[in-house]
Amino acid sequence: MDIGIVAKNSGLPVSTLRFYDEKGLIHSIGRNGLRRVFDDNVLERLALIALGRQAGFSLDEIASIFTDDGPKIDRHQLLRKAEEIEKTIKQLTSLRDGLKHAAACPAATHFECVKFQRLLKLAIKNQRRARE
Amino acid sequence: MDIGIVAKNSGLPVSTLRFYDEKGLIHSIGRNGLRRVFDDNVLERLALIALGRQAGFSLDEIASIFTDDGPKIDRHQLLRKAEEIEKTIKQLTSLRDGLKHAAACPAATHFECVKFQRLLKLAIKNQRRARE
DNA sequence: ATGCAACTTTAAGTCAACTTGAGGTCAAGT
DNA sequence: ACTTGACCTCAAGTTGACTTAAAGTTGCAT
Repeated sequence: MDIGIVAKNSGLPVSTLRFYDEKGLIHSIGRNGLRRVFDDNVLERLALIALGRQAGFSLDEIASIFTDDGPKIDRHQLLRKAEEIEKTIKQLTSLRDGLKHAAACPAATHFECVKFQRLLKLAIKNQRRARE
Repeated sequence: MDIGIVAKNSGLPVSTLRFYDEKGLIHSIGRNGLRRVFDDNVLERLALIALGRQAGFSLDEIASIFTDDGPKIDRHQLLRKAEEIEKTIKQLTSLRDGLKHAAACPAATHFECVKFQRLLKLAIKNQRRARE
């Protein structure tokens, strides 16, 4: 596959694909003249990268999941990530609930609303935790 | 309040507070010599900013929430953010499940594992949907 | 055989949200 | 009165994830 085809099939710009290649997140299986040639499985890999990105992982973190060939099986690391994600989920869930409430709350200003006050306190707590 | 006190009480570095001040997100009520003097209510404001940040608002978006008389919060905008967060939660949930499974999966490489394949397919679907 | 769309490289630019550095001021505690 | 630690400004630097520009090469459809 030419890089343009990969771009079309993955929805990513070619510049991003080259960037990922340079970073070692994906690999071409060779060249046709100058041109990179990719195997079909690069799409699977890109899907995994996309998944990780959307979950908030940095490219470096994602890169560390890939070893020689195929995703690494550091099961302990995977579990730690899973727990991290679990925490994030909980945090986002209360945030979502808070926002939903705020959107529906009848109080004239949100500062008069007890739930909103709680939401603010939660935000401060999260901020403090993030900075440590 | 001196800026250092605000920093201590909010958990933010003074550099960030000056930056927010410059951006117009917070305001000092005056100066003591050179020094900015802040009112207590700046802490409430910072909490609101923290909340906004965590909900995925940019600083510019947050700035537009603060008007001449009190913060005016667009309930519709809140709902949209809540829905965005909802989507992220769903993604994180499948990622978490995928990781948990991967940690326990006996398959030699994850690409041989049916569950992992399902996870990838889901990722690709989400990716595709996000693009359109 | 040739035109050109699609590829190539390298370097620099962009954006948000801060952080850091240099050089200077000053309120307040001893 | 003096010291000093906390403040000040302004400019430049940082990070992550890309994007864009410039200048060159080439596979392939006609």
